[in-house]
Amino acid sequence: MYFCNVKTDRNSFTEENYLKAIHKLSRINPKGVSTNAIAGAMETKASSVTDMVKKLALKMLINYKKYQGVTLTEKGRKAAVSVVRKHRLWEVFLVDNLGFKWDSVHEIAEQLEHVQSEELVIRLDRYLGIPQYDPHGDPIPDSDGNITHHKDTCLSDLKVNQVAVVVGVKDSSSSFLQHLEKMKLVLGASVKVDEIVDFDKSMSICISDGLPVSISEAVAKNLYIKR
Amino acid sequence: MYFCNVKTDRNSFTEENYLKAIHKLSRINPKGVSTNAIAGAMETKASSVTDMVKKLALKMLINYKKYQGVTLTEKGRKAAVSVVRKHRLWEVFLVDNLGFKWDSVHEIAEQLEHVQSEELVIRLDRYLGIPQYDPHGDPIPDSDGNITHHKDTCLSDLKVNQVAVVVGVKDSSSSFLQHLEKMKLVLGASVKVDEIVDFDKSMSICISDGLPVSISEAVAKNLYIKR
DNA sequence: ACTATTTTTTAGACTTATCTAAATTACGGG
DNA sequence: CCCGTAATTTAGATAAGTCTAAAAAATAGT
Repeated sequence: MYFCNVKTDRNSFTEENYLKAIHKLSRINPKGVSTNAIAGAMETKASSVTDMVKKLALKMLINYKKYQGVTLTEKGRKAAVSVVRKHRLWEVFLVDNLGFKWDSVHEIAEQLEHVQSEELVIRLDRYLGIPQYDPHGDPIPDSDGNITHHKDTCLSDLKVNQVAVVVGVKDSSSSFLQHLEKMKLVLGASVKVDEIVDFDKSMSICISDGLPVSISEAVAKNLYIKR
Repeated sequence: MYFCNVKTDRNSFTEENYLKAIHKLSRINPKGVSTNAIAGAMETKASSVTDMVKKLALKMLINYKKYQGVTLTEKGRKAAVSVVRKHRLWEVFLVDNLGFKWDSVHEIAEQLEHVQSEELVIRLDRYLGIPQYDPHGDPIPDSDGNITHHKDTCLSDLKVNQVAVVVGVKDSSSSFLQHLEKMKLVLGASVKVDEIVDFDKSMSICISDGLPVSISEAVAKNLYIKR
């Protein structure tokens, strides 16, 4: 049980990571995120989640009643989005300015996102040119905490002969991004669906006037596009 | 008592801060840093230091025998210098690229210095143009951990009518830096000693062709110069 | 409506880093 | 050389975050 310092307005790294995880899971499950779901996302045990969830509730960051899952309060949402904003801004810096590849910035941004300084975020944002999207096509929340979600269509939604541009990835794991990289399936690439195999829903597509390549349904479902 | 994970090669934030403090104090006291000195620098209690010092000794980062003060091992020195290098590189970034004032970057750099990524340091260093000094004139250790200390003369060492250029500050606290700022006593400023008051060793100096100003001995002792 | 299973919570323990208070050890002055 | 003070270390406690194992609550199947 925690007898934590509710007075403190600062959240620890761990608290911030929990808030981020809950925020992400809330999009899938807006009525309440389950303990197990959080444990899965945080790679920890359900009992640890229960403890942390009590602490966050004490700090008025989430709404929590036993056995009923959690939702973010407005205060919690703000805190979570602020971390996401910092994460994505740093990713832009790492790729655009330091020349990192898009598949190797996540871990570093996981650390940088916890640096505490309002001023730093403001100046970094301006320095980067107030970017709207991170290197994976995810929208960067503005300074008021608003996010413009617009990624509803996936490559897997396309039909034969349709054309679109890749604007984002759902899964940002290195392995997936490296796989995309090999096929030149990067953000901004235009794709045309040549064929959809009925059996496994795999697709044969042409990428930016290249030769046709075959991609699995799993890959197609993790690519956001704009038609 | 600690039964810590000696296998881990990573050091915690706290460990890194202790190493940094010991490294700094070692310059004043090369034969061994006392427990109390570390406690003072870390703003903690001697008993806490004893505990941590045992832990660092287990990890082979320092040499420690009861009641005899500590010295860094080569491994510990490398770790400490690596943190200092990161701290100073980030300070350059904050001032040169993000436009922070030199008196407001220390706290942010204190956080950024703990971000773990070899690649990040290499790329940041290159991005900044492999700078040799941070915004306070402190030398930035190179990637092999070598530091070129050259700040032996202070403004207080000058005699009447002698001329020099300000190249660094010993104390980097905001209050001191802001005080310097007000007098335009910044890095690169040239100074000429007009008068030294015998009574309190305060100095009347001209800064870069400006009007003469009076500075206390304390200020003069905290300014490094090149003649 | 009543088990069986799954989910969630509790209880108790461990680790890191800290503290206070008490016990040791070191050291300087007569 | 001894004694008092200062420095250091030990012992025991606290707090955050985690775990395992067991208990309690919710859900599902028939």
